[in-house]
Formats: sequence, structure tokens, C-alpha cells
Amino acid sequence: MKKFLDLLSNEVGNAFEQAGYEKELGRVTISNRPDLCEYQCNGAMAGAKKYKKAPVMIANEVAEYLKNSEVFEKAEVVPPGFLNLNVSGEMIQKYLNEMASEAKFGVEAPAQPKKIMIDYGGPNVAKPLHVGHLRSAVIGESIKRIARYMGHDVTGDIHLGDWGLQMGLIITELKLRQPDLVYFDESFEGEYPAEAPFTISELEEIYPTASGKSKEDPAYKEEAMQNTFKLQNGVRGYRALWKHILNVSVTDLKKNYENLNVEFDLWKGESDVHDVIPEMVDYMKKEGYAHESEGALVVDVKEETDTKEIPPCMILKSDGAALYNTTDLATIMVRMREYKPDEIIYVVDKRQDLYFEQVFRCARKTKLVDENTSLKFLGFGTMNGKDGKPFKTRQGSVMRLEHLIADINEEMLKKILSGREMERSEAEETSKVIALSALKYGDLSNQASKDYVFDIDRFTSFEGDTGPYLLYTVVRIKSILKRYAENGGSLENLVCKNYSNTSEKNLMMQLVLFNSVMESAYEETAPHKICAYLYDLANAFNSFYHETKILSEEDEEKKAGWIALLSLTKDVAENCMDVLGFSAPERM
RNA sequence: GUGUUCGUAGCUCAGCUGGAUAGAGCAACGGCCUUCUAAGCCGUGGGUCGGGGGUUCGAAUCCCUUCGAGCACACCA
Repeated sequence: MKKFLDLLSNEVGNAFEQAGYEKELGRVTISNRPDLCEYQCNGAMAGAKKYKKAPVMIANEVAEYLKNSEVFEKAEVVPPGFLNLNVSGEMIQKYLNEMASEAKFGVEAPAQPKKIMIDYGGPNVAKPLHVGHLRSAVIGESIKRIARYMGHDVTGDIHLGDWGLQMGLIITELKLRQPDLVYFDESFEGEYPAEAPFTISELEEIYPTASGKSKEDPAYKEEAMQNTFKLQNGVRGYRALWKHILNVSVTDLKKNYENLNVEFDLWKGESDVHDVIPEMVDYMKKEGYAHESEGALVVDVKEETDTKEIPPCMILKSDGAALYNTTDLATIMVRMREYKPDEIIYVVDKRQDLYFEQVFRCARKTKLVDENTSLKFLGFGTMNGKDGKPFKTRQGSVMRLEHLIADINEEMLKKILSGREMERSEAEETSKVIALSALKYGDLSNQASKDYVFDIDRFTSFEGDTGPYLLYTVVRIKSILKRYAENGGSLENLVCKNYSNTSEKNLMMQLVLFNSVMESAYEETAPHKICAYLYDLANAFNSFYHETKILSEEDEEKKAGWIALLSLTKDVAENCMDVLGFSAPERM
């Protein structure tokens, strides 16, 4: 379905053409002076120079051709050459009804769906998720859903950190604590136990302990490195132990991500590309891409147009070991082989910008990716506390994600219980739903690339530009629709057919923008645009709601028209929420 | 040092492919519940868009410069 503003632009563009000017000048935008008009076109001023004519004159000529337009009910010229437009009721109603009849409310499937991989989440095995992981998960999930909504073939990959020194550290500590475990018996040839010799909470305690020890005790660190080496070289017992660590940890991760309504299609990790690294390194050497520098194996990635120094991309450390770059490049290689994506999007902390620039250049130079595949770095900013510094607990340590979520849930439950009559069990469920919207909307409504201040009081507030406010709006609509149906009203085949006041038309004008908002959010990988739209839509609805008594309306046809409008508003709002990764409860 | 991102109301943020009077929310103040959820709506006050210069009929938006802040700069991830 064509975008509403394109239809308007086309109409005005035709008028420009008829008046003898280029059609492109007819671009219509939403008015920035709603007191004067609904839409505007500034093309007359833009064209003044080219046609050496006063803008007003051009505008007047164009307006002449819009006089009998069925699209506009008003087209007037205002000095110095603004073309002020109001759209006709018939036009907007027709558009809305068509929208309502489509599965995706006007969003068209692409002619050629793209295959997109999104690399987000990126947690480390055996380390609890902390607030730093929140943004990648929340933003990545939304990007994934937006792209999918647009009709693309999208695969989300968590890209686990499951293969580094951390694994060696855990094994070392385990060996110290339980040296008699069968995994450490190198002569053992039987089957290893199916049950892990530790729980997730033990695991979460083991890692920091081991990490701390290795920083103080060089011998301990040396052993951890050796154990990492043994693991990577396939020592049976270590591999078996590693699998336990992975299983226990992934189970826990899944639970946590599920609470966030974040879902990955692939749970691949660094370990999955371990076996292809030698092949990749050989290839880079053989093709002459890689050379030795200061003992390490590197690929030069600087370009003549650079305004800054871009260090070479390191493939192997001077001790011959793989590093972050190595696994990321190998991952690209494997992804190209197995999925052939048109695009890979990395949702990663923006501080890794330069690093990914190196990796991308290296991947291109060495032809690991082909020309048609785009590699995109979507860097997000830091989540700060109220003091503007990176978010910490009151004790000054990194906050676990679980605790953050629990805090918000608790805060929300308190508010519900104090403000509403609700059974405890329902209140608990509802508070989780609302809390999630508070958390996600608080994050997503900011531009991803910027740092933002995480303020639990603000986000959990039910007032203003918050997740809960949006949910509340949808709940109100649901409640009206439910009553309407209970009183015998039909929710089938509804048609928007009337508009009587400006708040109603404003709501319609918001609804009509849906497909273009979704499209630009997709193209700019900008979930915050959906947030802003949702908020505008909610405001438009609430104004309308206050001016209009819907259920008590005696004119049944009018009532049905309003119900249709409400129903569409609810659907559009819920679709927006869904791509943002949260939803509204039935009541709150 | 080099590069990069940013600087908009007291606070948190939109707006940035140039357009009319720079917008929201919070906070402050004032109205609106016998009527569909007042977790709402309506209104008031609050700004030389960090400073300076330039391009343009027209700049928060583009260019230059300056001040201030964050971040990154090969063997961590």
C-alpha cells in the first residue's frame, strides 16, 4: 500500500507538473504549523530560483490546479510561498479502511526479501548477565522484529562468548576444588556423567573467584591458560566439562532472556568457529593478505582516504593464539558459507566502533564477504545512572540484570496494589508485563547510539512519555471494545465513515502514517522512531477519547465508525509494541 | 596527540536529507471525575538551540572556527 504522504505528494506533484514545473517540487510534509493547516508543501520556494519567479506566483499557479482535487479540501497560498493543505475526509477514511483490511496495515512486503543476520546479545557463558547486556538484547530484538515485520528473512544469533580464557579459569578452579572428578582423570575412557557437577549459582560464584585468583597468582593464571589450551585442543574430559558449563549456563541464559521477551534463532558461539580458524588463517597467508608484524599476524586495513590512523587487523597474537578478531572473522566466514546473508547487523557497544571497522575492512579485503553483503555496525551508548556515570549498584559494583528486573517488577507491583483493586496473582502477572514495557520503552525511546540515563523512578512512572502510559492507552481501548461487544455490537467489517471533530481527524492522521514510520525505522535501524510514533498515537487517541463519548452515542452508525477507528488504533498500537518487544495486558 | 560522538527549557530527551511562532515528558502553577479506566485530558509560565563566523530569500539543521564533555586509538573482549 502506498504511503499516505506519497499519495499527497503525488497529487501536488501533478499540479506542479500541470503548471509547468518539475514534479519533485510537490513533496508534501506534515505541517509544522498545525494551527494553520494539516500538511504543507514548500516546493514553490525551492523552485523560485530555478524558474526565476516569485514563490508566491508559482504557488498560486499550482494551487489553481488543486482547486478541484478530491484529495484536498483546502489548498491555500501563504507568503512567501507556502502551500497550506488540508486533506479531505473521504480521502483519509478511504485510506484507513484499506489499511484496516490489510494484514500489516499498509506495510508492503518487499519485492525481494533480504536475508539479514543480527548479531546481538553477546553474553559470556558462566558469567551472569549484567545491565551492560540489556541494551544489546533490547535493541537487537527490536531491530530483528522490525526487519521481520517489513517482510525480510531475519535470523538472530546470540554469539556466545564460550571459548576463551574464562573457560580455562573455571576448569582450573573446579580442579582445585574437586580434583577427584572423573573429568580430570586422563586415563578415563568411559562415558562421562550426564549430570553437571555444579549448579548455575555455583558456576556464577566460581568464575569471579577464579578470575580474582588469576590476577594475583601468576602460577594460577598459567595453569588456567594451559587448561584453556587443553580444552581447545580437545582433551576429552575438559570438553565434557565444558559442555556441562555450556548447558547449565545456556539454560539459565534462556530463562533470563525469556523474561525479557528476547528470543534468538541461533545459539552459536565462538567455539563453533574454532575448527575453521586454521583454515582461515592459511587462506589469508596463502593469498598474501596477512603478513607478520611485531611477531603477530596482521592484515593491513588502512585506506588512502582515512583521516585517522587505522591500525592493522590482528589475526593471530605473537604467541600464535587466536583472539577476538579471529573468531569474529571466522564467524563471518561461516555465516557466509551457511547462510549467505545480504546483511549482517552487529548490535554492539559503540566503543567497539573502531574495532569493527577493522574487522569489516579486513573481511572485505580478504573477500570473506562478497560485495553484495553489507556489514553494519549498530553501536549503542552506555546506560548511565542519574549521576551521568555508568550505571552501578549502590555499592558501586556492576548490577546484575536479574536484580534490575526484579527491582522494577517490585516497584511496579507496589504501584498496582496501591492504585488498583486487583487480585494479588493477577497484579503480579500484570506488574511484570508493565515493568517490561517500562524497561524497554525507557531504553528504546532514546536513540540507540546515544548514552542515556536510566532512571527507575521515571521509567516506572505511569505518567508522561513512558511504557506504562502507552499500555494504559491500549487497555482503555480494549475495555471499550469489550463493552461494545458485550452489548451486542459487532466487531466485524467495521468501516471508518465519519469524522466530526478535529481530535478525531488528528487521530486518523496519525494512524495513516504507520507504514511510513515502520519503513523509516527499518531503514535507519531506529526503534526510537516507533516509540515516538506510538506516543503520538496514544496522545491523539487520548485527546479524542476525552472529547467523545463513544459507547453512549445514539447514532449507531456513527458509533460503529468510531469503534472501527478504535479497533484500528489498537491494532496499530499493538503492532508497534510488538516490534518493540512488549505488549499490553487486558486490564491494568 | 589523532580521531570520533555529542552540547537544545531547571532535569530527561525529540527535532537535524534547511522553511512559518524550536517541540514533548518530568518538575512548578491553574482548571476538568453523577457519564466508556483521572495511571487521563485541557491550560499557564519556562529557550539568544554552548560561543563566534560563513553559505542561503530562510540555519537548531549545512560549512569553518572556538570552548566544553564523553569515548576509542594492534597482541583484552
